[in-house]
Amino acid sequence: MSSIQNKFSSEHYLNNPKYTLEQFNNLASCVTSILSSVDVEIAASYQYCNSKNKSKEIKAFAKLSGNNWTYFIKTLKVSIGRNTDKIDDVRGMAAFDTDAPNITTDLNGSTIDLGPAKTVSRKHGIIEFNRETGNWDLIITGRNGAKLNYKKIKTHNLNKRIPLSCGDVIDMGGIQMIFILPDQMPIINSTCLTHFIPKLVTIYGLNGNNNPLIQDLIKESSYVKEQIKTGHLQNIPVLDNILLENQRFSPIEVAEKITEIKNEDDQELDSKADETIALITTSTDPIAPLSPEHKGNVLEYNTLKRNLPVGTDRLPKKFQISSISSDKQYGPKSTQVTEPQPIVRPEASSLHTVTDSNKSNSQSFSLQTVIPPLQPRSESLNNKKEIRKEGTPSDGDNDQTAKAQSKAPLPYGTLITQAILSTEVGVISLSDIYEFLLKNYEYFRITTADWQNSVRHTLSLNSAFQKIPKKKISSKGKGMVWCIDREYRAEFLKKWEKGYANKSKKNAAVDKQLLIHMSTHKFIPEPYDNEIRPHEIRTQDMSQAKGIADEVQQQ
DNA sequence: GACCAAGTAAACAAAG
DNA sequence: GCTTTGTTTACTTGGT
Ligand SMILES: [Mg+2]
Repeated sequence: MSSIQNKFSSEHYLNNPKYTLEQFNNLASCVTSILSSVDVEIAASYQYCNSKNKSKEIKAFAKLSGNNWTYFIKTLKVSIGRNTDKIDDVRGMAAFDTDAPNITTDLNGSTIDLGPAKTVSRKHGIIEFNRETGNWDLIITGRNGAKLNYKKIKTHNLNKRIPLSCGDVIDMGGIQMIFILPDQMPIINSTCLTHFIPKLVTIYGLNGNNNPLIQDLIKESSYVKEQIKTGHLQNIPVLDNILLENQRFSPIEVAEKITEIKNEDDQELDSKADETIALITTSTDPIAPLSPEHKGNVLEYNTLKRNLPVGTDRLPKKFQISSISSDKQYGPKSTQVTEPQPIVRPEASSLHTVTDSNKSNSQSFSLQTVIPPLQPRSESLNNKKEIRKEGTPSDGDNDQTAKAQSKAPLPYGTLITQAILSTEVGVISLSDIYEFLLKNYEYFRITTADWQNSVRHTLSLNSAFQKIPKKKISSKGKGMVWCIDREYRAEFLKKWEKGYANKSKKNAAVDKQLLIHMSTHKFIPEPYDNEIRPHEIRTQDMSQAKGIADEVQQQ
């Protein structure tokens, strides 16, 4: 089951000759256009607005794009954070000129301003080139939460280096950004894809922007399969055509082969220090549909290859420092024309070599390994008492500007009760609770908090919630579901009849919702009978519980 | 300060 | 071997 899910990544389409680099790039462009952001306009979307990127060719090490802005990374280190508290401060300024070389050689690098979004820390994170690994690393320094490819970066990984890959999606306080290296195929992570597919379908249609790669990803997605199953999508002629055209390759089948090939390639790369640098070429419309010939004028990478002296790549730190400090190490080995420096070792001088063919510059780095700045105590200015905006479930977005809210809109007990009562039978699986919350409350969609943990914690701890085996009516009846505890329900109804359910003190969060339900439905669904259940084992001590369970079994 | 409800973080384990 | 689901403990916060 889950193994299929994991193969659902653009990576597994990588070496299929059927798909072109352009298609991968186009996928990345489409994904970029649907990245989520916050409601307020952020400085970056003004300063690095896509429509202002007039230039055809921009020389950069890498780029970081939000849904409507693109920042070209021309320094070895880029800080990301909230530098602006009022967008007007930024509006008054001229947008940054992406054409300018803008090379910063000092260790502070440059900054991307995600302000005034309050969900972003002042120093939220850093993207920095790692001289030892040749990678670009992400370092999260802020405490407002961040995700990499939809996975929360846990607090114990704060201030640690996390290697980035081309196509990775970073989330800082609800602002998603995609990281792109010029010489590499962007690989969209599988988790990301499952999130993006519905939106891709909505925006670009089932023919996936006329991009066969996207079409296949859509076709293989559990989202579309589910839509078909539930009848929301009865007929997909486009997909059928694709199926006919490409009978030879099922993406899943191809996946198998590709992983093998990929492994081989990796090894090869290790020994062969052959690196590339690229000029990033932009077009005015980065997501124009691909023409049938797949000649999309998408963002395009013109890569120039060049051989590096073997083995200078992963040398011990000390050696590397001395080697870098001598400019010659990087001087073109051969006498080829305007040869840019390999991207793996981005250096100010290299960019200069590109721009003005005489290298000069010197400047270079002081070569101590760059240590991420210490976290200077995050801002605790705004969190005195937070009044949570209440929300009611049902349709769409009930949750108003839940922006920088640090707490769920309602107590978890209330929310879970809502989820349970939203079903006909008053029984719901954990994953459906998640879906309910995501569907009905924006907070859960944008937060980086580990709210699923809180949900599970609440379910476990709160005696109002009871776990019962899923009924095996519909064949696939494994697992457990949650409902309102029998006794709890009975107690509540007693109170209700006597008219004092409303002033219950102990589990007000749950009762509050039960009360609402009573007023509208006049009843609370009772958990169905789950036959032969060994009397509740609710022991703190699990070893003891096990003992009892064993006894029961022996009977 | 004691107490409580609620929430966060995380360790751990069983199930799938 | 991985993710999901569930249980539990420790600790924090805000309110009474
Ligand atoms: Mg419970």
